[in-house]
Amino acid sequence: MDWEPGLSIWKQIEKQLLADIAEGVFSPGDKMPTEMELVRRFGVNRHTVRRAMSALVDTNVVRVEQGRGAFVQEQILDYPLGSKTRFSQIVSGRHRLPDKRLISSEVLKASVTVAQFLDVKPGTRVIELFSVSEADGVPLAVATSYLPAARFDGIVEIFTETKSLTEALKRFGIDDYSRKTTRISAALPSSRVASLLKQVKNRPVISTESVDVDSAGVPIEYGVTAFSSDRVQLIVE
Amino acid sequence: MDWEPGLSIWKQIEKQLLADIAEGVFSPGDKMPTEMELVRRFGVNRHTVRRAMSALVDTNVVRVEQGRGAFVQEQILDYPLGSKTRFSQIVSGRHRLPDKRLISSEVLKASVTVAQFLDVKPGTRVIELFSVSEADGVPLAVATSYLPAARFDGIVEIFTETKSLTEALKRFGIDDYSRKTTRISAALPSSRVASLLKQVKNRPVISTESVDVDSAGVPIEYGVTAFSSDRVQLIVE
DNA sequence: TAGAATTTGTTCGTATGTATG
DNA sequence: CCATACATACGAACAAATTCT
Repeated sequence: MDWEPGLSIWKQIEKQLLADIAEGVFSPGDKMPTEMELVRRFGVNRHTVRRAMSALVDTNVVRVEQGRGAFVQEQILDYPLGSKTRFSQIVSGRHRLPDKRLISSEVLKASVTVAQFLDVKPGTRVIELFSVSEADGVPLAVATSYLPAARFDGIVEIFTETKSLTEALKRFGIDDYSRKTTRISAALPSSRVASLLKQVKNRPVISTESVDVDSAGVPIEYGVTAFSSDRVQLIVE
Repeated sequence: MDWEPGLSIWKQIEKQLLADIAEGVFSPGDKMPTEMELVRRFGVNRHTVRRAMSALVDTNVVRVEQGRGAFVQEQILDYPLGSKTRFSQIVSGRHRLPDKRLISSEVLKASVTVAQFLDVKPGTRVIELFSVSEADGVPLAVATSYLPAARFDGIVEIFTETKSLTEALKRFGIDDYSRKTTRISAALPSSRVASLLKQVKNRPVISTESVDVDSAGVPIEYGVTAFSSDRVQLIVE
């Protein structure tokens, strides 16, 4: 590589890497070359490469993980927390293709916690849905949802078919439902969740606990969701 | 320890540990005895102890960290995210003593990000406040706030004295301000933040970015806050 | 900063008591 | 009485994360 005079070398390297990313040489989520590889490619000192990378980190273009490498930052999805926000609407509103895959489902007896949120007696039969939400094939969140089994018998099949909880609920006469409360925390994912999110175990997730109610205010769904903190940001207006 | 017939051993151990915590033998934040110590104390197999601990984890009484031990869960503060929520009100409303300590302050030129949120030109002089918020002496959050220096000259002294941003702003004629937007993410804390929060580096924090505006809608403060995810939960209604 | 020691997490296997049909 | 299923309890070994030296 030959250097233009007048512009510092690290800025030229930054520009070149930015161009590589823009052209798709490195795609969002991809691992960037190691510092040593870049040293060889550009024929400069490691410090110079690091100066360029640091600029890319500051502008949020790449993210560096100690001991693992640098990665092209995925486009962070702003997820507004309103009473009527729907996953598929948010994602498709950003011109990305939403998908919600059911991983497993089960009918079981409500634990004390679940019963409390759904406002039913502990031991009542509930449907547990475990699903992954994706945008353009990239997993954004994994969710565990609980619905009263008596009211929503057969919802699993409809959910699998339509890939949308909103759609499935419509078949049960629920045209309108809304978010009652959301509790937000942060945690490290379990191995299972990390693997479904295709992320490392020690990158944190944003964890939410929420209750949806129908138009009469009756709880219809209680869910715990883990959002990849590298790919989603929650917004409260 | 002698076992009552009719109740499984692990449930009796759970009950005993719960009593210990209730009596203050182990206080919130304290480290519980190791599994091996409990094995010796109760004279049972490690699995049996683990079964009891797992029940306490499920009911959110203790929290277990691999390689470190089990800890009595601190009382988690619910922090509602409304447009007018104030830290001191929330904390004292829970009958805990709020305190906000200024760690450092500086006047510097606004970066592109800060300028954008405060709706000023990059390079405009802004005041940077770095503070720790505590309840009953336990740190809950560390915040970095930016305010336009021209409008709030001398606010540092008032803030130091009153320990409240709301109070300090009143002296500048701002009786009413409100939260415009809050962006929520999760991250691992820097060493500095972890140490100020008195928590380990690899427990995640809830990270928020927010803008406060005066009654005319003019931005007066932009802030980045890191909440200890073990001690605070954000609530959206 | 490299390795040992400590502590929790997971997965085998074995045995026993209890409820069900 | 027997077969089966399930929860409980113990034992051993190894994996993974953290802390100590």
